[in-house]
Amino acid sequence: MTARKQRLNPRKQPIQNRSKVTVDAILLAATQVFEAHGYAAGTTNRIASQAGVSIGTLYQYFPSKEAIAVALLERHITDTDHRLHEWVGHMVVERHGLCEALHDYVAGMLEIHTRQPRLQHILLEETPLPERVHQALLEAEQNAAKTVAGLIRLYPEVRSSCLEHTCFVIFQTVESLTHRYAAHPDDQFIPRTTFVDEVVKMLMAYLTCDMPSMAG
Amino acid sequence: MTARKQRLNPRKQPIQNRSKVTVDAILLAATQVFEAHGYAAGTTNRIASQAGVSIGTLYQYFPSKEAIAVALLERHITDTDHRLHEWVGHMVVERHGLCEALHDYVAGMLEIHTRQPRLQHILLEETPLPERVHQALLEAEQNAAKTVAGLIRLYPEVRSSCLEHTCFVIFQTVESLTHRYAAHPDDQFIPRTTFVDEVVKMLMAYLTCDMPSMAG
DNA sequence: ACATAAAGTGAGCATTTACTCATAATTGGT
DNA sequence: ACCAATTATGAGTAAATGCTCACTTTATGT
Repeated sequence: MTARKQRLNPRKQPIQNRSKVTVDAILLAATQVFEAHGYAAGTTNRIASQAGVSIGTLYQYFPSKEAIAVALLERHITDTDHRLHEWVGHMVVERHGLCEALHDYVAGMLEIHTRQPRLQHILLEETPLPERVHQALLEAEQNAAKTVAGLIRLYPEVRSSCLEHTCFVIFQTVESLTHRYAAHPDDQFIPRTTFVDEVVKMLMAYLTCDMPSMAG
Repeated sequence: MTARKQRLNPRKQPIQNRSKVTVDAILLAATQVFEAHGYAAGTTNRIASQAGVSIGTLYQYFPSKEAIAVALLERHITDTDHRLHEWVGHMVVERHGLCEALHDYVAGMLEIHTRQPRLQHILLEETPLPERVHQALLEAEQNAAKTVAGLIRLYPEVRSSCLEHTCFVIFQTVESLTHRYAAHPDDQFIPRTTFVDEVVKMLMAYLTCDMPSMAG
């Protein structure tokens, strides 16, 4: 609750191996505590306790509660980016058809969002983040959209009057649908594989069917 | 912060007109304060102050901070439901084509989500809500999906091997895409009308193009 | 005019939280 | 064995928050 984020840098950098282990334990504990209690109720004291270190130790390596959340989020951004590039590399090497490529894409994104759905939700939606983190997220997202566009461009069967618009919609669709599906495990009255198949069907139709332009 | 939600019912029901005005003022102030500060930092004292009533008055009509959020959310659910039925009625009377119908649907949903995007985001994502509210939301959502399915069924050009699955995907797509578009005003590097048109195009393609079944 | 119910007040309490700091323990190099 | 740097400790602090309650003011019916 308090808003005294005076310190911006940690007091110590982990130098010895001992302290690196401590930092990892804190981050692991933070994921567990945030997942169990949410951001607001996930207190730093609880995180320290769960990590098996004292509250003082926690504040040696993280200048604020917010810094912990930012660290977790940065890790997630890196993971996602890595995964996406892995997927593109795979597609280019294997020369899969558009349909399989989309299937891999959707399934992969769904898996990423399913890994720690609650944590991601908490970090992305519940946590009040500084502006620079929001911008980093936006940037990462735009890069991802471009990466997707770069791959889709390779398929000649794609018919689109404006590939940029189309790819924006594709990316947003996959992102928001998989996020939503993973975040609300209760809503899922259609099974996962069916869901992926249907989404792929929709994307295929959108990409390959020539629709007449809209009427006013 | 405190977790002493002992009282479940308000101490008073608004009887005279005077108190009804007060309750409205509190709810209005709550939307403003939540939009400006988020849920956690949107303190009850601030809400009361913004409403021009004392903190004591607030607690006469709302037993807890949570109750205020629930009241706002219930209002939103009602609004959305009303809007959806209005749309269906309009479509049935006017006998619009599928394309126009979808266009109206997407545009309408986008407008609903644009009305108070930040407030909705706060209520739905930041606010820790009791289980019964989550269930009410789920129920409302499923009803909405059924309503949409009921309308789509009327159009003979719709080709679908399983209308239930298709409508689930349609509904989730429109819901999550419009929500996302409205919630992140920065991401919008394609204009609103283009966005609506593209989404409609995608839905049309999905609904009317016959796609071969997926390969393993 | 009067009585009773309804509506409104706001200082303050109990609790919680993020964070500090003086001190102690551990480590590694010599 | 010794010392300085690194790492760890946890009781304590100041600030903030949700909420209560004893009390005052206003409206209504007769």
